[in-house]
Amino acid sequence: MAKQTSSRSRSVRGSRTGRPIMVLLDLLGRRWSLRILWELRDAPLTSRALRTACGEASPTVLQARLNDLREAGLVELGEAGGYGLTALGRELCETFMPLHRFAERWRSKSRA
Amino acid sequence: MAKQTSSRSRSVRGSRTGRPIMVLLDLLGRRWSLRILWELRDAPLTSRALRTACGEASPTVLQARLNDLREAGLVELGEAGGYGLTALGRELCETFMPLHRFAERWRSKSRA
DNA sequence: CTCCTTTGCTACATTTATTGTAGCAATACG
DNA sequence: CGTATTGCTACAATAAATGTAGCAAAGGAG
Repeated sequence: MAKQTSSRSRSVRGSRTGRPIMVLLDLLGRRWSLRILWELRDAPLTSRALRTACGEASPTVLQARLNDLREAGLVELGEAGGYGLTALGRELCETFMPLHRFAERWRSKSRA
Repeated sequence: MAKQTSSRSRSVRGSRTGRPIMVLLDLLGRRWSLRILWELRDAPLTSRALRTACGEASPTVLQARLNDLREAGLVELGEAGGYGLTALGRELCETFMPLHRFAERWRSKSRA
């Protein structure tokens, strides 16, 4: 294991400023980032289970994003196998929970 | 031509389920979506100002994302010009505010 | 010890999305 | 008429995501 898929400086413009909020928005703005955190909110999942939960998304991106999130200290690979949220990741997920309720409200108001 | 802009069914797998939370995660998971909402949080901005705020991001994506967000009823183009959040968009932004504080905590813990 | 299964992960060719630069039509102002 | 701004589009170049296939390692079951 080594050169992996992604690592440092994988940033969209915003994060170049280094402002943590920008870095975070950039990270979360990558495809599947939010979804992965969301699917992991309740319990850890094996890579395969996570993939299923994400609708059979391609393992390439999933793996890449998983690495991004791990590097960010939000997700971790348990020694017994399976990906789960770190304490920090759980905190972030809390932040997002209201999103669920919002989404419902949003649909009813937004769509026609 | 004409088909540009993005409209319906521009979705990653998750949103195919139709579950609002998935649709929302998908929308927010596109590049610049979160950033645009963030930059608009305080006051409306003209397209150019927004572009500047986003670090001179290419107008192509910005425009596309702006259309996505408008269609989602989160952003609107004021008749006097300038993009701003709708009531719904503002609600969503509230949801994200804790992110700012989290980002600070995250940096200090996460980065070595 | 074989024969399966599962797990985390990679290869790679194809398809999409994003970037970067340029520029246009419309509107407003001197 | 000049010229500045606004919202928006064109388009070639590049980066990222998708879809399929498959590998090495670890854990049983027989």
